[in-house]
Amino acid sequence: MLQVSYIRENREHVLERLAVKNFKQPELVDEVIKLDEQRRQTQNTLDGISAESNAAAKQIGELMRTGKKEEAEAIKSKSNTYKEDIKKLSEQLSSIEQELQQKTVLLPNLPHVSVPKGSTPEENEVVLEHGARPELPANALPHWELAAKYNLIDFELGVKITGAGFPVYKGKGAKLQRALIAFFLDEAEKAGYDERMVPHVVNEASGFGTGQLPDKEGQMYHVGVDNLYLIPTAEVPITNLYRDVILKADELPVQNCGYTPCFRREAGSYGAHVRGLNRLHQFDKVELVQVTHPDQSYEVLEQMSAHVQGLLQKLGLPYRVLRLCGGDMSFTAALTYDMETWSAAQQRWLEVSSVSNFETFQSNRLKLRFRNSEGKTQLAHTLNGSALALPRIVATLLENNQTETGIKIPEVLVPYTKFEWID
RNA sequence: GGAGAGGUGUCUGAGUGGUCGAAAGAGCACGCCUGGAAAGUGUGUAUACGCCAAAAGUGUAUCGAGGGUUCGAAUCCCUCCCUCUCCGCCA
Repeated sequence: MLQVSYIRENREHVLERLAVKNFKQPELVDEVIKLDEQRRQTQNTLDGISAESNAAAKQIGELMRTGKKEEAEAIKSKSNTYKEDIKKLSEQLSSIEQELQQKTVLLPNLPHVSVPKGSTPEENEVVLEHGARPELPANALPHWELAAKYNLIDFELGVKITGAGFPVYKGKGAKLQRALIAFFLDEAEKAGYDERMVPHVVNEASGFGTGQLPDKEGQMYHVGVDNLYLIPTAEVPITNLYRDVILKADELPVQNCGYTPCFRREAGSYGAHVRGLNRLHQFDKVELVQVTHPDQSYEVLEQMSAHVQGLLQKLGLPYRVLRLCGGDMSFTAALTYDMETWSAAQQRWLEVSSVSNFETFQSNRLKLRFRNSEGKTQLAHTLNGSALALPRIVATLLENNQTETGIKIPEVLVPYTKFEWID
């Protein structure tokens, strides 16, 4: 959520940035400014009357104590008139505040200056491409066929016990999952991240804090009886660890990592591109979260991007890095890098990580602050990134490393899998 | 699920209608003391919003949340949420 005071003082800039994001309702900006004006005016009047009312109450107390009952009664009747005004004004104020909040929440984050204009994925900027795309033999198989051939993943069983998009991993397939999770967590720890193991369901306040609610309600599984949501990413519980927190300056940056399964309804996305592991309702992911000083967040974003790229390099996967254009970025992000691996059998790029700086967009909702050098509270910046999401990594590994005799496990993973080949 | 107790500042904890944004202690910060440290000692130590060009200052709100009684509520009443203890169930 953008800060209303910022919108008020930087109207032109806000409008200009929202245009980069292809925001369709720029008129909301002026509505917000107008409501804020009303809010301040109303509060001003209310505060004045409250002050008078408080003074009168105090005076009555004084008179009662000194036994001047008659005088006290006189003021009492006067005080009663304040009461009505106060009630009316505070109702007015809270309805203005509510409306202001409802409108402000509809404004997406402002894109960073480096974000390219554009509205479709084709307009994303390719920052770099790394590693050669492997040449596969003519009879190379897509990962879902490899998974079946080597008995690694059973999609049908998942359908039977749950539904489409909930695969069952078996044998070496299951071990590969565990190996990747452990590898990613170890690498994160080496890079200075402190691990968190968190709940996989969250309450409404947490969903709001990171921006999933009320916007993307339909993307999450909702547990109706308890009004809880299955997490779509570890970003939600881990970032919310710092909701309503004021950090000391020397506690920054906060660096956390964590593994969780992720649950996404993915309503309406079916077809050839979601075959196999390409798009699931439940998948595993190791997530990085950082809370930083505003001056450092972009430097940290680059570090996180470098960390993710390091993982892909160690796994020997060809990849590219995209800087998302305004229209393709999420509602909450100011700048996002997507990492995609080249899936050799499918002949296409698969998104395996998304690293974003949210600046103060989340922290304003979370009330996540730190005490700056002047001793004042200030909103911190939040960032997060997948490091990494497993299914598409597995898909690429299986496809790119297939040979006539089996699938070669990357060397860095062997200490975790305890086997070198899937055959 | 049944029965009971309770939610106050960073923490412990006092406060049952007015002088309470809130005693006291601990912690923390800064200063004094010291060769240095400990001890001792002094001062300070919530957040948000408004007014003000800004600072200083000042107004308002906040003692789990929301509503009510009252001139006045941390304190009384109602509703909800949460935590703890005991019982039941149980990895």
